[in-house]
Amino acid sequence: MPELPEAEAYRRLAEAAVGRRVVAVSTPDLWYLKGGTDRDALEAALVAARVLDVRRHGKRVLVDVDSGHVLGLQFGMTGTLELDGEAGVGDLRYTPSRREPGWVRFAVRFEEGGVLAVHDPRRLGGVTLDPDLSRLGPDAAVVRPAVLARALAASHAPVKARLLDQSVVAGVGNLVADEVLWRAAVDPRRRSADLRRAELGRLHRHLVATLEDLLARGGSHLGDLGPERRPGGRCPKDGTSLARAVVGGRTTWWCPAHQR
DNA sequence: ATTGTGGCCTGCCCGC
DNA sequence: TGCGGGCAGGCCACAA
Repeated sequence: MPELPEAEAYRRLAEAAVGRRVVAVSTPDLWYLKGGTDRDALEAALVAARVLDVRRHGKRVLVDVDSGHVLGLQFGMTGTLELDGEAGVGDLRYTPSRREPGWVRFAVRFEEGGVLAVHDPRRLGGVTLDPDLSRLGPDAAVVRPAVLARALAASHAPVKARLLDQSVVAGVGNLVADEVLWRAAVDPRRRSADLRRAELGRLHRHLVATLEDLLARGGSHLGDLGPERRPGGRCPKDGTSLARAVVGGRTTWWCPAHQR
């Protein structure tokens, strides 16, 4: 599902729209507009405006336009960004691989040709004009070690729940969290505040490296642990049967032998 | 305030 | 063969 690596792939794809001018906005699913955004406001902000830049923060993609507004895109678990009919990533886990016109929830058409569209079967994503990003933590791909350490030290929640909290660090979803904790050899159930300095250091290092790695591989589900997140799955490091539990409200897989 | 839970959404997979 | 229940998780509202 779209986590930071997918959002970054979408951002890179959408960069090809920089400089184009919007001529039409399509909002076939008004439910998909979030945060008080309505069709009229979107049209007023986007039609005749030119794309200046495409940014990303955490799992969000932000399109700056020269009317002074920002188009905020979220993808939930099944959303794909497409430009000119090309999808930003290949497969998404838990998402039907086929494409149906009815699953396009939002689109803008450009004067120069081409379309930027959000395709989302399960409608868990959304579109927001001028989104409020004030409650998002630092982007996970560039968070400083000391900032991450401070955020984790301040909580008694399980470390995995902390990593999933977008106000702590933005961009980590369920699959990335499991992969990072597995690589860093940290038990996801550990109380965040109990982590030692060395463990915090490992977490930061593996967080940044894992995000880079998964972006290069082309998906959050393409981690080393990924294929083993299933009944009967074994730790790729030591062959131990993986443990499964709900941690931080999410299905969690980890190696009970080397994650401590 | 912090932490945890449930619901939303809907396609798909498994078992009967 | 069809059907229904459970499952997936990002995000938010709400409860404790």
